[in-house]
Amino acid sequence: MVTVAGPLWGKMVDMPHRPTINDVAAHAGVSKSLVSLALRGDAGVGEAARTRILESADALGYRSNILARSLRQGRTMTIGVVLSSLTNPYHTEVAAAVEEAAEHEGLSVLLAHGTHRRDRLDARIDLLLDLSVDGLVVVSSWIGAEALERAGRRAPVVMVGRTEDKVPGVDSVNNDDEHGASLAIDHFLAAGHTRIAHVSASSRPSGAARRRGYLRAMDTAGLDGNARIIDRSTDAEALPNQLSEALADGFDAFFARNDVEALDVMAAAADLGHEVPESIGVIGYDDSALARRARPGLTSVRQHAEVLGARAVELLRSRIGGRSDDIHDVVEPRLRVRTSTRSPATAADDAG
Amino acid sequence: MVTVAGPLWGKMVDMPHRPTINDVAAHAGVSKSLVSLALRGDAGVGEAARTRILESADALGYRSNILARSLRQGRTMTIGVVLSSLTNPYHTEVAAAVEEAAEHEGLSVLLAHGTHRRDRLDARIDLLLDLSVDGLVVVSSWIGAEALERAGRRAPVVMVGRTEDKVPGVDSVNNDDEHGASLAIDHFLAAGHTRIAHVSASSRPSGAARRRGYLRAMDTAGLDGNARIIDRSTDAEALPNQLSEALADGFDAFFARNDVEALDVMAAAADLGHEVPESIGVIGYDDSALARRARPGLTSVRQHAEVLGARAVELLRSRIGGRSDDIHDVVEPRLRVRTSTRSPATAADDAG
DNA sequence: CTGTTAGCGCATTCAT
DNA sequence: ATGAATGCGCTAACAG
Repeated sequence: MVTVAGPLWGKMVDMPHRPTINDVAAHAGVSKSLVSLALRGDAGVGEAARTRILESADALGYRSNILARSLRQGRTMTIGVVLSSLTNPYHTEVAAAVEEAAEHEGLSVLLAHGTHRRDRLDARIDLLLDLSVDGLVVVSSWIGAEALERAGRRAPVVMVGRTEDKVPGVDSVNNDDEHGASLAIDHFLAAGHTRIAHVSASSRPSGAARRRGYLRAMDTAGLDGNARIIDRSTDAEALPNQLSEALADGFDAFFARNDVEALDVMAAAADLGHEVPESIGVIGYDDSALARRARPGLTSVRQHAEVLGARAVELLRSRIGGRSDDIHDVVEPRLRVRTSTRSPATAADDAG
Repeated sequence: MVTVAGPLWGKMVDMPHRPTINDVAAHAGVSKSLVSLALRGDAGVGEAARTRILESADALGYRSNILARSLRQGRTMTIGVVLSSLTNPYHTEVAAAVEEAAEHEGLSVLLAHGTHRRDRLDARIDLLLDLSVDGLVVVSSWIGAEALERAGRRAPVVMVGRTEDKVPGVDSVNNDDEHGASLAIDHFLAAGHTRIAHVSASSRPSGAARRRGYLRAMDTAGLDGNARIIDRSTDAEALPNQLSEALADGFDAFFARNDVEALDVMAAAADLGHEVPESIGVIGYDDSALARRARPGLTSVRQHAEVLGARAVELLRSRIGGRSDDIHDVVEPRLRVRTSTRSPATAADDAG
């Protein structure tokens, strides 16, 4: 009746008693074992008993206690997704894709968000594992390899979008960042651009790979002398200055590490009075909702978040099914051309 | 050693055995009760035993099983957040704010995403409640009042951003949508606009309230004859046509239901060759990251996601602390003026 | 005071 | 179709 006054977070005792399997058993006049069997559709339950039990359960509003069941079974039919960002559409699109795929398998998804703080991310992973999720999808490159390896020993773990290091015991699904970057550069080249800069605020693995891809593509095109990287990692506010410097130096094409940064470039360019794509071209990465919504529409390297998410769930399933060798899947990115870049044809016309 | 081959999702048995309290007890040569007491810092544990136990726990890498503990205590130090959208920045900003506030209370946050499907949202709510979260924050107006009321009987529940109906037993935190709408309209009026349309794809409670606010403000200004609502609920693709019609009819100011729709308006306007803010003005709602990042910067009604999230956690805490009366908090919105609208001063200059 | 035993919380599962 | 055992940790009652 009265609520216990814990220091801050006490257990509430004034919540109505939740019916347990015992209540149902008593109500139906059978043993709780039989209730358990009946509720889970076991064949060896008499018709009469079955209906009586179902009615009782319904009448009492019984729902089995997941904690108790999970404790016993060591299985929850739930998978966890750990995110380091809720604000990057690409991350949330992957999460949504995982959820969609999981739903088809009859699995529920729990999300945990850890900001970019390693300690919090680690704590979230532990929380989900402690809750006995049947598998874990990690959409973050901020988590330490050790933490991932430890997690991988407790449950199947798939990391999405973490390139570079392969963590033993942990599967991964990635897009080919280097190749994706070269798609962007090649598109610029085809449109006649030669002064192509790369904009990146991050040296996270995927960012580093895209940068490598950029440098390699420039190199291949014989433009390595023209390469410039606009590094925003130290001061994100510096972009307008960095951009106007680059523009002054003749750069007219900007390949950004992701869509968010590409929009920053477009915004800064607009503030500087430059027209996209007439004056400069911009390409992003991820092809998230941001790219579709932007004006002009942002040309972007598509990572196929839906594919990545679905594949992650597949990997979890096969791992749960007993696979013991690690799988590292690579999904080929594709360029989604919109209007933030001149088309190759137009460039040819201009040139001709 | 061998993995059980369940139909699809079987229990993996090749995961290493996780040390239990019994293992620690055996290792330290004491009873498991003493281990429990020692680990939780109980005073009545001898110094010698305490250190031995802590060492053993450490050596074995023991972590208490949350499921077992929660089952026993009925408390998890975890709160759940249910979202119907991962793609609307406002929603995720509220979630992040809840997380931040929860962290200060020593609480972990689990997120669940249910799309806009009622059945899935309901299932997620049940899942979180089954996991014995200590409280639930619902950031969705798509959940039925009955489901919320039921949830409110199981655990403290706060809904954020759901206006209209007050659900008995459930607290709420809202911004004043009608007032927020009037802030937008008044800003347009001050800038000299009189042909102000409202763009909305939703008649969800908050959308309806903003619409009412719009109509009332127009009415107050004696412009009720000029009111027009561009309804996108039936066909989101129709916006370009609807917009060009409105423009043809002389409308030059558009108040959108939220930032996402405001950006749609800006994009469509750009496609139609209209300049913002020179040719038309646009105001959004939420003042999410989208508004900051847009170019021109989007003038938007600020909901204060951080405040809403923090307040939600406060309400949960006081409810857990024993409060039994419902609280419905209202946070006053404010207009964040950016460059998608002409300034009142400019308008005066134009007029003079 | 220090530490132990027994039993609980709830559902599943095995042997009867 | 059932009682007992099980999973793991917490806690009231009790013994040294």
